[in-house]
Amino acid sequence: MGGHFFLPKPSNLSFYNALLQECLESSDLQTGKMLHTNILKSGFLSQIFLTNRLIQLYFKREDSHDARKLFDEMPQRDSFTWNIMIAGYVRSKDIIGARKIFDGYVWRNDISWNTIIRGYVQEGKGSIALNLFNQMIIQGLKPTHFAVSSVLRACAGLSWLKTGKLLHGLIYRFGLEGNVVVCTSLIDMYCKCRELTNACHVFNRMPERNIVSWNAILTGYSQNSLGEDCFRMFIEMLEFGLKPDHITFAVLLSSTAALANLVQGKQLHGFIVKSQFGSDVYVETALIDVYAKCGSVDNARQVFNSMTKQNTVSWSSMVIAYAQNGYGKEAISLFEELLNSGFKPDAITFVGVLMACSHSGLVDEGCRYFDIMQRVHGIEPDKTHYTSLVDLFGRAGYLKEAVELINSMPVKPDAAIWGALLGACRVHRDPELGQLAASKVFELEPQNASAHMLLCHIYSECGNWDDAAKLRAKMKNLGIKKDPGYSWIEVDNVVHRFVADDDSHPWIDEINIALKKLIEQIEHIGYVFYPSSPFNHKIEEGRESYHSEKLAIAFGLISTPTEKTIRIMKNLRVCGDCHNTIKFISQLSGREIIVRDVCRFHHFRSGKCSCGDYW
DNA sequence: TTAGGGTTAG
Repeated sequence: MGGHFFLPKPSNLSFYNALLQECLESSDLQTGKMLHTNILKSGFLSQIFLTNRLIQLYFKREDSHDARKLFDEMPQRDSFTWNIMIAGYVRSKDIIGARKIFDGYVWRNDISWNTIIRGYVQEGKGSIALNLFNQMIIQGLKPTHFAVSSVLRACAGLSWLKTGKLLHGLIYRFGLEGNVVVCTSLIDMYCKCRELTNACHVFNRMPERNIVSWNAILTGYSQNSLGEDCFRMFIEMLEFGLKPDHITFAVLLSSTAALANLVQGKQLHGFIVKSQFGSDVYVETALIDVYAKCGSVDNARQVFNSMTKQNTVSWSSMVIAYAQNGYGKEAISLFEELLNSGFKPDAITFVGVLMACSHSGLVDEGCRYFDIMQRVHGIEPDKTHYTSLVDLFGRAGYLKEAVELINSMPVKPDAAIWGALLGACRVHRDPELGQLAASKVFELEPQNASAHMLLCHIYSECGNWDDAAKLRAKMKNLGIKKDPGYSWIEVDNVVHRFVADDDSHPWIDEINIALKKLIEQIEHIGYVFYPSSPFNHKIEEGRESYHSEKLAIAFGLISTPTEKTIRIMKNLRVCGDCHNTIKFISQLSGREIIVRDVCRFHHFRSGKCSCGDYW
């Protein structure tokens, strides 16, 4: 309707109403305003429902000022007027404005309560929402699925399991136990509180399930690091005859990224391109992340370039994709582009930039970004930013500065912050400070296996076998188990998994022979076996035992064409000796080797690695 | 003849 200035003279209310409805649907404020004038002239403004529609239209165009003006000038209002005002302010993210209307409305009904409660949940003020819910019940209103789903979401956001369970008990009193919306919210609440058993219980007992409920349970598996189960459930969903939607794909991709499964990622990508969800910004952003986590930064960039609609999250994903893969300069230059693009960087974007600076050893730039984050962009640094900053200083060898930062930061340092310092102590061989950092981690997380292992490595790398052995014994006493290290490699669309001392791979003999020969060859160009711990590399009765990443790389070398990049994923950190070995292998073979371990990416080319972690 | 709802990406 936009652009058509000729309007027939409306002669009755329903005609005005129909026209206004059309304006609302197309967000056509211009025509709406003309109608407004006409309505005024014809004296129809006394018809409350027409003014209500106009108020809605103003809110839709984010003009709460004119909406308010109209509201103030109304000689008479009805319940719709008040509730439209509350909802309008909630939509404009003005919860205070919404609350003022709500408080001023004496005849609040069920919808007024639901709207304001929802508003607080959306603003992240779940406890206020729960308080209002309580008041609503005290006033004798029986909550419907609208209010109950909102407060369940509040519990999910706050991880308030106890309150969530209380609400679960209450839904029987309200007769909502069979309601699909309430059950879906319950599933989501349990999943976000890491109570998957309860979530499944609710899911299995639902009288009816739709795509939203399935998506909720898939999300639960995905966000609780149960990627395999997520896909198992997805297959089950298909067998039930449900059609996946864009949310399903976003969730599946997120699982795929966590599993670093490039084969699966590509399969999903192909499927998505052919589906109608190929230009959904959530799906595309998840796809960028899949490729980034699989070390395929070029594919990530292709997806990013092909996007028709972008937002801060998609830009941040690409910045992080570069940063994680060791392309610090590219990450920073994309970030600078973002600043000129009209999108606003947020807290996570800055984590990506700081990560990039840390990777490239750009300490001054990192400090500058940290500064402008607060001063220019008004973002208060949280623990993740301080962790990045400690990592930035620590990796660059400024251990003293890192400690000073920890002692002066306004947030209470957590295990991740001390862990970053501990990692830096390993790289720069500072056993005293390492011991201090580790003790802080142990105070906060006594069962933290990776901190124990890091300290153990620090001891052994300094030749302090005694303390290393003592720490091992302590771990055994405390029942702290290091996960078995395994590595994956994909060859011809099949994922091969290797574990040290595991002979089950059909090519294991060829792999061992190739590896032995390879090590002999790299010894000629300067490689020296340097055990990062006496437990690292065993030679028993003439049979060698190699770390899983070495097995995976040897398999990659003998089973793929010489020009092909070898990509390995590892569930733990790559040890110093393996890191060194891979450097030499990349030099000897001329192969590009990408290893993604649990902490970061290592990109080996011609005897060098991008990570800068090891000596 | 107008108002309120559950699941998604970094």
